[in-house]
Amino acid sequence: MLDAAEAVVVEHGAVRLTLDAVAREAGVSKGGVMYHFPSKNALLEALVARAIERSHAAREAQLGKLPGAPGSALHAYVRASINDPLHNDRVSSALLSVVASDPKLMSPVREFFAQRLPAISEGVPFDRAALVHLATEGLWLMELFRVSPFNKTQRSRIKQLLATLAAEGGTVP
Amino acid sequence: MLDAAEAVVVEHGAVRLTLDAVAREAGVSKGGVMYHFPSKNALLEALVARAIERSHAAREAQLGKLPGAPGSALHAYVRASINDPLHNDRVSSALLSVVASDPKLMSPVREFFAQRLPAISEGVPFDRAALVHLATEGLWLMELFRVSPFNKTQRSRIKQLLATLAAEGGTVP
DNA sequence: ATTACTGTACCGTCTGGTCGGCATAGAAAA
DNA sequence: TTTTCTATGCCGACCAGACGGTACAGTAAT
Repeated sequence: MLDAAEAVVVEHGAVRLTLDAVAREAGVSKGGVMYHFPSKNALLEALVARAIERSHAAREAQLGKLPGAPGSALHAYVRASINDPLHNDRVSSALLSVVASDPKLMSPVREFFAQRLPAISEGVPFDRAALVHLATEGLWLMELFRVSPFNKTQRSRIKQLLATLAAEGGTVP
Repeated sequence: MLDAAEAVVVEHGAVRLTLDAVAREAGVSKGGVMYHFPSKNALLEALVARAIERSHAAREAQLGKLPGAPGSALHAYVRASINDPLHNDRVSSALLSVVASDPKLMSPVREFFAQRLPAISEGVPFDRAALVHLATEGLWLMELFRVSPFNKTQRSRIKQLLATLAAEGGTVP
């Protein structure tokens, strides 16, 4: 059911995320959807929760591949965010614009961000963590909204730069 | 008329930007609104155009206050973005989530970003321009969506850091 | 027969958009 | 000066469609 909802979101955008559309995509009737989710907001909450969980999992996965040096949490975060646009990214991006207009739906997202900051800042000077975090998030958000002015070459150079900064800091020319 | 639309957007969010609401806010009837804007999209286009123009103007204003050293364009951009949330910011933020779902409405925004990058990169190494740009945009977008995990103290420190990096580069610890 | 679920039909509301008409101000005509 | 015409700006009633949500009958498995 959630898969169907995500498919709708990815294909037609979150504005078109209607109960009928989800039902059609899932091969059931609207009554069927309403049986599982008492309201549309409940469906959105579930989608948000899943997107958050997946982001978390992606970061953990990257963390597992890195040695436990200080700053590896930040590095893992960057690598998880930077990878080629995943399915989850497209879901998140489309969801964000709808969820943003409802504070109640946003609060888990806010909490996610609030908890992530200390996690990725571990063992790293504040300036570096903040800068890398913001730049990574900026890149992510700009690609989400498809307003990134960078071409492919520039993007990969930026990713390299972010990875280096995350891992060991450095000088900005 | 546009002022009324912006007022609605700022007060109730862009999802509530309905022709009736604009009419009510402007003290006219819906017919009156439709007289000036043939469709809702036309209204949105005008709002987007105005928001873009204001962002542009804010950057130019900052640029005028700075000496013409290389990198001053980047510095001016950072200062314009970093200032306390203006009216335009609130309009932009609310608009973004609605406009994002319509590629046709997004294209002027994309163009704006595409033209801004070379403008602010002038006379500055790519790495610095990209990093500062992304971090600034990340900060702006995260505050827009109210997901910024930074407190007031951290925010002002970040702003200081961004301004310094924009003006003269530096070392990230 | 009970449970767990599905499908159909329907309702109320909201929204963008249409349409014909009204008022007023000024130009043109008398 | 008075009358007629016209363009502008706006009003109010209405429509069609979409949407979230409800009610209820039906069904298949246990």
